[in-house]
Amino acid sequence: MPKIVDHEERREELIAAVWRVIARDGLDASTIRAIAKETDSSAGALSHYFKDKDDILTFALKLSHRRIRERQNRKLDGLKGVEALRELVLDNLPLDEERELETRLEVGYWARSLTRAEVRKVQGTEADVLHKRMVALIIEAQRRGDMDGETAASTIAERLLALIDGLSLHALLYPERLSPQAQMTIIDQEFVKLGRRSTAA
Amino acid sequence: MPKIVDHEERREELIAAVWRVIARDGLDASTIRAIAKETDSSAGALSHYFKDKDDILTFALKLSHRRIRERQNRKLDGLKGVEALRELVLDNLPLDEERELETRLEVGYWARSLTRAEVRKVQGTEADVLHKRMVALIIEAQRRGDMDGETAASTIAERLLALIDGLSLHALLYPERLSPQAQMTIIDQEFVKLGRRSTAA
Amino acid sequence: MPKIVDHEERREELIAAVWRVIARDGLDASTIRAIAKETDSSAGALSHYFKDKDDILTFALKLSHRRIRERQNRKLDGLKGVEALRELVLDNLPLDEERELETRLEVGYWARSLTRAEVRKVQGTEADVLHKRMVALIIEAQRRGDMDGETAASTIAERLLALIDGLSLHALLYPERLSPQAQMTIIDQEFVKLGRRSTAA
Amino acid sequence: MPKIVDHEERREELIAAVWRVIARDGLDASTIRAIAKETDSSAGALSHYFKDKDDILTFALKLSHRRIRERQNRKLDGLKGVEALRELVLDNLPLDEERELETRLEVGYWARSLTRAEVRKVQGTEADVLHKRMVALIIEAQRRGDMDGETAASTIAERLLALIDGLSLHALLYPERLSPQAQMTIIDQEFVKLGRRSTAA
DNA sequence: CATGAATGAGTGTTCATTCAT
DNA sequence: TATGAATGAACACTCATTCAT
Repeated sequence: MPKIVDHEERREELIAAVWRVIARDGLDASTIRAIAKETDSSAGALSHYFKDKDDILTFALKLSHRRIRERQNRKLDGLKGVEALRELVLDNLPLDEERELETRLEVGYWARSLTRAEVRKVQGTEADVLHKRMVALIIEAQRRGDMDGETAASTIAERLLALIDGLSLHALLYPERLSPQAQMTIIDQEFVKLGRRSTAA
Repeated sequence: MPKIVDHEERREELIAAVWRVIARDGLDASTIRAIAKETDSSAGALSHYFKDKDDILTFALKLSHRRIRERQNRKLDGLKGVEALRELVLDNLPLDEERELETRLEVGYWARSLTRAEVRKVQGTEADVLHKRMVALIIEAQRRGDMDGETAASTIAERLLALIDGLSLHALLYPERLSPQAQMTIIDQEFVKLGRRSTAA
Repeated sequence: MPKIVDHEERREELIAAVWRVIARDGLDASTIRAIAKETDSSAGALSHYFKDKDDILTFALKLSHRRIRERQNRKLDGLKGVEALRELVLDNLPLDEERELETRLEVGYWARSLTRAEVRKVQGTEADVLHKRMVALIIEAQRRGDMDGETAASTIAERLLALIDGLSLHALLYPERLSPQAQMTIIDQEFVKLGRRSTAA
Repeated sequence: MPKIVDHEERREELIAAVWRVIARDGLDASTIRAIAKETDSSAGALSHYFKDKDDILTFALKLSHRRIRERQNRKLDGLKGVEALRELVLDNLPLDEERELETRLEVGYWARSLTRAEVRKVQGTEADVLHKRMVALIIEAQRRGDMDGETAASTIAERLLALIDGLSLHALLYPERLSPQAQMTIIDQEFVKLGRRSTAA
């Protein structure tokens, strides 16, 4: 049914404008009117494609997740173990403009997640996907002997995920302290440590 | 003579209620009315002690920072180097109810910081204090030989700060994944690595 | 297609209600809600047509000026010199219900003008137009010999303008003392004097 | 009873501050707090001397009237007829700082009078006193032959009163157009005309 | 008498949402 | 589909007033 496809297509087009508004002005300032203005259409037009404001904001988050996942699929294609893991971690950092926008979006939803179970669920689902993906890569790397096998893969993943969000946040808040280069240095050191075997001593 | 009220004291009393509202309902739902209700007084009463809502929210953040710093001063008293650093890192995690509230507060302001320079400045100032404190402890530990001296203290501090905020966030969002115990395990591993000398190989 | 509303037209319609409220209840009591009630619509509806309350009040004054000027243009069409001047002066007095409303409006803004430069500017501009118009008519009358040429036209205009506002005010405040007839008598005497030549002695 | 005298004395002292606030900031901005601040005392203190805000504002107007009347009594002492009348008219114009403040006060109450019968009554009473005083002086002047006897004294008074308020208003609104000198010139011309006999032709 | 803390109503304004066109 | 006019609730804030001290 082409009509539905168009409908879905238009939703995704509109969401791009939503991302820009949220990233630029913050979630609080992302009023229906501001979004409508950014889409160069009217406020009421949005209501044809989205049930209500909550629907807009939730879909904006989900679509961002989907796009990020697709990009990471492309980037990781052909890579294995430690190399794939490193690529995955780096892709989650705000190292270029595109990913900075994604990070601004994500940070905007964190506080919202704390008080809204639905949003938390959306983010939690995506976090789970990323977590599982990392665990798989870590186990693979450990099996190959490229990574320290002492620590549980799940725990390593948890630390990497924390590091990703912490660095992302600080990079946005204090860009003068955490340039892309500085972020990569920290990740590099992390991987050096992950590779070092304790039995080597 | 009128009812004597220590202005500064009353401000701090009122802010305790503000913390509760923000932590429970989020910054968005923290209306003047909601705050007034939590303080068991009227909306107008707040205006005796605070210029406007922004003044309330800014002071709430600053006071939280001050209280945390005071607590950390007490906890670190007598400790040195690695031990002090470990205590400092752990104190910044939401390991009990009190610190969970503090973390909820902090997370609530992150998004606000992205779009409001004044808030970002408040948080940046506090982040600087913590960063400098960590650097001093790391250098001390390195001099004592308790910690790997290869890596710049500043970079180590940056990673620890990122880890703290990342873990804090995830502990709030996904408590089933990051129990206090799990958080401590990750920190312990981190410190094991920080202590391990690369020259040992 | 949405309900088509000529924006400017609707603004003028709404302002008619604003005039009534101001004239009846005063500028102080002219709250957005009171105005909305008079327009038989909601408070928020006004915000589609006016930026804020100040925009409403300023436009109300300006539109009143425009309407008055248009009426005076019609009335003075074909008249010259003294006759035109007399017609102009009389039109500025609250001699019927319509002009009483206009005068109430004007008086309401006087006090506002004293403390707000923008309002004073609006009124000053209009006062200038009226002043210049009078001066032109007076000069014409003086050239024709219908009016005493001794006194500067500008000074005569200044006196007439003062007389207009003073009489208007008193007619509103003390209608029992200054009926339309009484106002006209005073104006008539004024014109007799203006016509009398000092050289006649 | 000395206590009452003190009470009354304090009321008058406080009102001087009220005048300043009204003249400087306008009636709208004359909040209890602003007035209290100007009196260097507290808001509640005013409530010991005045029933409510309306009482303050009404008394401020009445006291101003009384002071003006007292000053005019002093000025007119010993003067008669036309000379007294001229002095009276001039005293009612904002020719110096003191009288400019009085005029600002008066203008502030005009709009208030239009919608509040009590205020209108206060102003009406004072206007009556002034009107009667003028009529008496005019009749005296006419009897002495110093003033044109054709026109009813009451009508002449009415025109002078209108001229006074019109000039006063315009002098405040457009001081560049109506300097004290310009105001006096207009009054002088008015008196020249009042003295000129129609039978002289 | 004087204070200033507290109240609660009322203000302008913004907003998501609805709906006739 | 799309528009934008309209609604009404919610917001931060200001104010006159009251009252315990």
